[in-house]
Amino acid sequence: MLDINLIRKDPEKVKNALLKKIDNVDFAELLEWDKQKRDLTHKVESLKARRNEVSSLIPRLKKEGKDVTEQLSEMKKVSDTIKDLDSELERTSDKITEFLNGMPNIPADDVVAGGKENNRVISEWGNKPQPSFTPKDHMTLAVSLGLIDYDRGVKMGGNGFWLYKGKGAILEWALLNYFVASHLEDNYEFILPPHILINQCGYTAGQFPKFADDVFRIEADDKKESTHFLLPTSETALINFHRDEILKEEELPKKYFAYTPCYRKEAGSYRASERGMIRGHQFNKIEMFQFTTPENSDKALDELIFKAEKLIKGLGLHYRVSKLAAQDCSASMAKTFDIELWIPSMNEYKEASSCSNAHDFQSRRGNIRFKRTDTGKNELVHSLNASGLATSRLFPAILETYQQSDGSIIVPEVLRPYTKFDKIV
RNA sequence: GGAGAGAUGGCUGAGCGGUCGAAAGCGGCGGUCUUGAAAACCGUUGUAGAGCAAUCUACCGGGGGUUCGAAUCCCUCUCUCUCCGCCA
Repeated sequence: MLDINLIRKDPEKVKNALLKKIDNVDFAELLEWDKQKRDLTHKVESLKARRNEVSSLIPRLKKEGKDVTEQLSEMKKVSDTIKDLDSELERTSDKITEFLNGMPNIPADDVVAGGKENNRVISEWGNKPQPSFTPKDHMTLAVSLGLIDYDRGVKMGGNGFWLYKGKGAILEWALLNYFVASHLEDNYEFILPPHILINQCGYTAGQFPKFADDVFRIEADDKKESTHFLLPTSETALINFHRDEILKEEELPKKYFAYTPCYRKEAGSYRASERGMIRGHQFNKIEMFQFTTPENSDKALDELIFKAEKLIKGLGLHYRVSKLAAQDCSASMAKTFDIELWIPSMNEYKEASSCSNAHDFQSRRGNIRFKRTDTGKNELVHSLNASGLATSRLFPAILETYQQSDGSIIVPEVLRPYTKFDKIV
């Protein structure tokens, strides 16, 4: 959520920053409500002060045996007025909240305006594989080697699902183990969160209310509104780890990582080119997460990108890093870098990790603060997340990159301690 | 799933419908004492909003109600704990 104080102080500045991300912004109405809210607050609070004053006077007068009917009838009126003003105040506050809930995060100063076309590749690593034979695509390889079973996956989960089997499952699990070992090495704390979350979690993360349709809702009993949903990424869980908490400055940064499958509707996003395992309703991902002080969040983002790159380098896969333009960052994020893997058969780079700094956007929604040691004041933390990593893009990249002329796959060295085999035939 | 108990400040735990933002203890912070520390003693100690400020307002799980006035009474929801049943 945006900071209303920022808008109050310099609406033009906030507006110009937001215009990098959305087509138009008009704060006129909001500022009007905001003013109205403060007027009402002032009015209702002085009435309450009056009520408190007389309410403590009444028992004293009674004790002295004096008549209090006059006070009682005045207070009756005052109380009625308070009730009216309070509900008006609530309506105004709701309008403000609703408005702010609809606003995306303010892009960081160094994030450029516009959509995908303005994304900028800032680095590349490795080379595209140049096989001396005609390479196969990952679907063909996965099926012929018995690693992925698409037909049976669909039999169980319906369209958009697959299953891993045999050495495919082992390879998938090896990837996850490789990531876990790396994060533990770097002293990130391992979290295995619930996969079914309450709606508040989606709100804190910034997915609700605007993007509530992108996730699988858990149907409620009788006709009540659904209260739970399947997490679309463990970020949604992790941001809520410290919800409504006040951390100590010296315990920041807090560094976590979690493994969960990610469940997404991906409604209407089916594309023939993304068959295979590029896009499904469920995929495995390990997510890194940090809570930091505002002054340290940029540094933390660098660290997360470095860690994600380290994992891919270890696998020897060709990738590039892009800095996203404002519109390509998700609503909650101020700045995002994507790490994209080269998928030979698609002749394209596909996102394997998205590394973002949300600034205080999520922590304001989740009321996640820390106490400054020197001033004793509470401030909102900054939150950051980065995939480390999603396997659904890695698996295809590995198959296609490490395929041999005889159709076998060489297992990247870093995974062999976990697979216990070095070749898939 | 059945039965019961409960939800109060960082923690433990009192609380009569009328100065209760809330006793007490612990913890934290500051001080006295001490070569230093401990102990002891004294003081202090929540969050948020409005206002230039003095100050005011709200918050005792959430929401609603009764009342001039609610932590305290009523309704409702959520959560936690105990016991029984079931179960990986």
